[in-house]
Parts: sequence; structure tokens; C-alpha cells
Amino acid sequence: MTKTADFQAEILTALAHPNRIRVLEKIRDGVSCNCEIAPGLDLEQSNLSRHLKILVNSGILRSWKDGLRTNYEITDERIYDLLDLASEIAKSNLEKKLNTFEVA
Amino acid sequence: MTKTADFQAEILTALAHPNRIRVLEKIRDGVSCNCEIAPGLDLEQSNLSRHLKILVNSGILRSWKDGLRTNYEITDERIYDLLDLASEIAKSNLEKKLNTFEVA
DNA sequence: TCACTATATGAGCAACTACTCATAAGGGGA
DNA sequence: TCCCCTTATGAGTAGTTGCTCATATAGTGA
Repeated sequence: MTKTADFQAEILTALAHPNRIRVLEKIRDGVSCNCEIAPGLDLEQSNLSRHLKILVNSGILRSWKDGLRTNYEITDERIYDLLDLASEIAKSNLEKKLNTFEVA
Repeated sequence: MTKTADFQAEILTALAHPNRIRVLEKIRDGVSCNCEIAPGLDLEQSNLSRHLKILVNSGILRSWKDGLRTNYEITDERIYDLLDLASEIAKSNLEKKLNTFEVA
């Protein structure tokens, strides 16, 4: 009874949303408080708050309060490696589709 | 307007299910037909068929017919690297949780 | 041809997700 | 103290997902 797949799926599920990926890219650039993450994402404040909560609950982010602000930090830099890999794979996928289109 | 995040999320969404991860682990050691993937997974035939379809539609698997059988093959070996990374990250996450438990 | 086998798909469903609007919680400064 | 600011949460909802049962499709061999 492999439970590994369940744990892997938990991480991947938390990552599998475009807005959460964008949030992580923002945090990657050193930004850390909620209010700095928001600009450019076009998300309702409550919606962003929930996405962040999902990332914290899954163990991908760590958060702490600093006065009014809540700050966020990645817990494991390998998350970025994973996202980069996903990006490369997605790119190859698209290139393959393009090729079959041109050949057809 | 970053669309990259959408493509990344597409791949990750396809991977983010324990049963699909188990399917991919089965396929990992080579080409496989539906009937070889099924044993041990405890999935309804129709359910397995739908999971496979999701993996094909997302470009993760390639499929072809051979008589009655349908065979499946990974399109990009880096998918396995991604799954391995997810597994390592998940493991560290659990270890961290365990530590905070012991310290508390 | 007919029966058998392997896979795919239609329909229905409970559960879940992402979202929005409205409100609550709680710190900071005048 | 009172008001303002930032973040979190309750409630409601449309859309999606994963699953099951039943049926359809299509290749194979007698």
C-alpha cells in the first residue's frame, strides 16, 4: 500500500494552480508580505489570502506576523526546481505539438 | 500577462492525483498496456481509462492501439524527475513536522 | 457470422474548488 | 479612546473532479 503517491499528490495539488504558481514566483524574487505579493496578480484580497493559506497548509510556505503584515517564505528551495522542471516540460510539450502541426 | 504559469499548472494538475502517480510509476519501467497497469491499483476499469486519458490529453503519455490493447508510453522522462522531486520534498516536509512535534 | 475480450464513453452523483461579497479580528497611530 | 489599515474568515455559488454502473465500440478467433 504505497502512501508515497498520496504525499506527492498533496504537494502537487497545492502547486497546481496558476495563481499559486504566480504567488510563488513573486516570493522567489524576495517579496514576502501579502501586500507586496498582491500587485499585478489581479486577485481579490480574500482570494489571495486563501491561496496563501493553501500553500502554508501544504508546508510549501512558512508565515509569520510582523505587526499588521503577514510575511511568507519558502520552506524548501527545491519547490522552485520543481516549478522550473514543470515549465521546461510544458515548453517541450508545446514544441512537440507545434511540430506535429507543421508536419500534418 | 504570464501564461507560463497556466502551462505549468496544466502539467501539475494532470500529475496531482495519487492514482495517476501510481499509474506513472507502473509505466516507468517501459511500455505498458492498460491491462498490465490495472493489477494492484484497485481501480474500476472505466476509472483507470479516464485517468489514462487525462495523462494523454495533458501530453504526459502517448498512446497507440495494438489490436485490442492500448499501450502507453511516457513522452518526457523528466516527468519522473519531477515526481522524484515531489517525493523528496514531501519527505522533508514530514520530517520537519515530526521535529516540531518532538520539540513541542 | 457470432461470441468474447479490452477499452472508451454516457449519465448521474457527491464532494470539492475557486471565486465573490460582506464582515470580523486585531495591530498601529493620532 | 477612536479610526484606519491589513489580513482572515463566513456564507453562498457556479463549475469541476473522481467515481460508479451500464452500455457502446471495436478487434480477434472459432
